[in-house]
Amino acid sequence: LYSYNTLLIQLGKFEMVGVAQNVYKEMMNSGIKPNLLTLNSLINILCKKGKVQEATLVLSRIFQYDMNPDVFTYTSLILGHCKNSDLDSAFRVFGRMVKEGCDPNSVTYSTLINGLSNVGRVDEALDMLDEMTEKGIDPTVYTYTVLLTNLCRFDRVKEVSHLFADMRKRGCHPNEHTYTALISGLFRSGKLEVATGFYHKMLRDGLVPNTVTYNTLINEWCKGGKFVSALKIFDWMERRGSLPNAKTYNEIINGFCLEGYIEKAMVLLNKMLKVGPAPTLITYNTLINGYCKQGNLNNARRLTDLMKEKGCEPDVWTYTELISGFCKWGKLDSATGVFNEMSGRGLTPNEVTYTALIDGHCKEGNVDFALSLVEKMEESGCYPNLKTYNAMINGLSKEKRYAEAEKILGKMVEKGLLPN
RNA sequence: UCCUAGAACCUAACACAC
Repeated sequence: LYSYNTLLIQLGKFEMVGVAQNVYKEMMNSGIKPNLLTLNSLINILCKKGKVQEATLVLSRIFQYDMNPDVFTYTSLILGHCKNSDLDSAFRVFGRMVKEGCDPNSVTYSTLINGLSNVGRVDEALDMLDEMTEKGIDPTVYTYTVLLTNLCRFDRVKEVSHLFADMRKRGCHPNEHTYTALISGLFRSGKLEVATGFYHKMLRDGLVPNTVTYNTLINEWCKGGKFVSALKIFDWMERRGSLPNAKTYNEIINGFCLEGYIEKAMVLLNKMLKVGPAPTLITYNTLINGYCKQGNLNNARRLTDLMKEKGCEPDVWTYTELISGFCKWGKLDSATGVFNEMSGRGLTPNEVTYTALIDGHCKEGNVDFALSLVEKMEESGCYPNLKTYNAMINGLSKEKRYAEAEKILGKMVEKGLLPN
């Protein structure tokens, strides 16, 4: 039992759901009776991936064994619902645990606060912070970090400094994670100086930036026209004790692509293949996108072969990049070919894929065909978003079909989409 | 008072200008 539990816990850290489920089955087959720890670990692994249905099945086993779920069980379930943006269910579980006499703790609250703010309900999240305080549950650095991240994400930067001061007053000291989250959130909302201000504050606090911190800076600088600074960090971060990981390399590769130096990006890919860190699906997708953007679709294709050879299966992003690439260079037939190929490989096109193709057809003057694609995507349960409609409106306007363009505009407003 | 629960970083589609 102890070995199985340890194994499950480790698998959870690496988010290896499938393996964990097999281990659990094996355990059941060999007649070992799981305890609450076993089932909690399994529930958590499933919930981290949003597989609440399956987690609920495991929950019923807890009852079968006549055990009682504890805070760990409930908090994991709440997490699962939050991952699915299903806050109603999350609160249902929350209510249930209270009714069963199981007291939520600061982790439970942080999970809910994170769930709320991830769907934009930041005010309610802030209310929960008050609620937990009233109940005598002390918020932790985690709690504050979650809130700070989301205040940045939703452009409420003004409230950041208040909350930041608050947390220190209450004895919660921002750590590397907190600062990195702040920097990242501020970058995302375009507050570059404020972000770098926090970076320096972090150093003044005596905290040591880690790989994620550097990745955050590198990513921003690669995209914001400060590629040289990004490269500098990449160069010395290892000497400062932070090993570059695959994400670091992916960001630099993207930087090289954006600057038009694909060959340099390819040198990095080869380095990754030879000495690591091992390239990921995103590494290949980044390079494929680079080639697509510069119109070198042969090389883009070649890379999809290479990635398969190396054990990375192309995903929806890969195919969407190719489709967009072919469209951009007027090769609509090839784009359609890729679209069919991807369906043939069991991948479902999403709204981005459709938009790429729709835009391609609009730009080639096949506006009517584009319109039929919009219908097709709706039929397949994939809903046009702002960008899809923008592409259509643009296509129709260029053909001077203004009445139809305005009809689309009306339709998107009807659907609650805010035109930009 | 042992083991399990919560936070940060990478890739694709739309206008304008070029």
